[in-house]
Amino acid sequence: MMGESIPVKLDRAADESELLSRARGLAGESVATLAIRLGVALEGEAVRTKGKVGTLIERALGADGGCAATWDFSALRVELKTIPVDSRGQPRESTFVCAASLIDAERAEWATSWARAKLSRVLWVPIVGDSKGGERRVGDAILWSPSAAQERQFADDFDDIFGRIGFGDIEAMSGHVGRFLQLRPKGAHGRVRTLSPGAEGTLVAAMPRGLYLRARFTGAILRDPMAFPDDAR
Amino acid sequence: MMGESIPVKLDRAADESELLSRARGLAGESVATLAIRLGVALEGEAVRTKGKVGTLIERALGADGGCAATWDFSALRVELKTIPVDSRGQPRESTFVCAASLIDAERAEWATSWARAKLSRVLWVPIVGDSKGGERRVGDAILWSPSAAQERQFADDFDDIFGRIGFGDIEAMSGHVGRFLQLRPKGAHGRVRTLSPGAEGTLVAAMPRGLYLRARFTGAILRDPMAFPDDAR
DNA sequence: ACGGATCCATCATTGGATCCAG
DNA sequence: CTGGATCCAATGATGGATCCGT
Repeated sequence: MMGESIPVKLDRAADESELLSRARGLAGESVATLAIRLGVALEGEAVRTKGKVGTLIERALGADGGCAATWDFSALRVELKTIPVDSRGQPRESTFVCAASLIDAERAEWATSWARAKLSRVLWVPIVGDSKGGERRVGDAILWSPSAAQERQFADDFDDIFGRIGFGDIEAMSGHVGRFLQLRPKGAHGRVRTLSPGAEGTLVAAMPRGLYLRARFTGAILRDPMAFPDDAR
Repeated sequence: MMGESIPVKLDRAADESELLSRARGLAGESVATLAIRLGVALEGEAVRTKGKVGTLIERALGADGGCAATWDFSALRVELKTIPVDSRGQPRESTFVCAASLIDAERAEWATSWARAKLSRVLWVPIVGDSKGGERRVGDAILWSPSAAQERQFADDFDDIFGRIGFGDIEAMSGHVGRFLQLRPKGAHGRVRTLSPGAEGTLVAAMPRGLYLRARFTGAILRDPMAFPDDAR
């Protein structure tokens, strides 16, 4: 066996333009074909395969984050988001950003937040397909950073959301708060609980939440990265 | 199907004497037989079945702790420990008590420690068998609480151990410290790390540790619950 | 169509301890 | 013989998102 050379696969994009090229190279590919090529199982009911396509595209692009890293492409500080869109390019779902630490709500600041770090540079990979099991294909990826105006709105939404939580209003919170960002439940099922500020300095057990980008916002930036939709909610 | 009554199995000992009776009722039983009766798999190499007998006896006695409870029998505040002994009743191993939080070492106190809570009432169930795959049988269980003298020694050992950790000496710690209690590694493998105080207020990554009772101590109390072995180390 | 609820895989942690080299 | 190292199962978090009732 000595003397055989084992080919080393350097499967990591060196910079943003190489990453974007690779992502663009996937455009038009069928998701099913990609799954077979990478040896990933995608069959099964839709309800049992949430998240699988996201993982598939991560592998196809050589994401290295997986393990507690802040970004999917850690050296480039780029976050990968697959987004399901219809044939006209409209997102069919909102986009999960990150988990929200309810207990730290009072001290939370947009400037130092995990959400800001993740959203500072995002590779959006649309997955084109209409509802109900039709064929899905990879669309045209774009690399995006928030404009100054978008970022100011994120900061406002963030303060609005975490201000209310810190005030002890978690049970009164709803997904209606926030123009671009919103807070929604995030957990395996309804019995999961985490601690959150309650009335007058107490703590209450609440369903874990996550921050999400509204679908109208992501729809707008996919058409125009600088967009500032007036009615994202 | 209506009208059939489903027998409700109240499988929880109401008090200590009932628990002890049940444990005594297991005396002489073969571990292998018990495993078959309870539908628990015990076959396989010894190195792959660490801990299985402990779980088996928990089930046999109806322990309810399992899930983040401090004690195995939570309502009775009793901890169950199986202990492997040879034919003369000598323990073949030390006994794990609980994980040690290195990072909180400076603030740790015996009086309020998790270790003290667990050791305040222990149902010791000896598992009799010589080394190397011979038949193992359940021995005579005893219900034990530390004597005042034993508890003072625990407090001394505890202060000695956590004092050194808090001082930033984790890498200099060894299993030699402590007369009845000792600190030893506790983790899946050597790459696991947790944070610990380092020199001059810094933090260092260290192998997680656990508190253990020395085998000579447990051997002594199995013969005489009030024993105070001079040379437990 | 939107907000509340849920689903899977993977990794980390905890609780049950015993293995084994020196 | 014993202190350092390790093993398994079950549970909890985290990261990937989409489902689906109102």
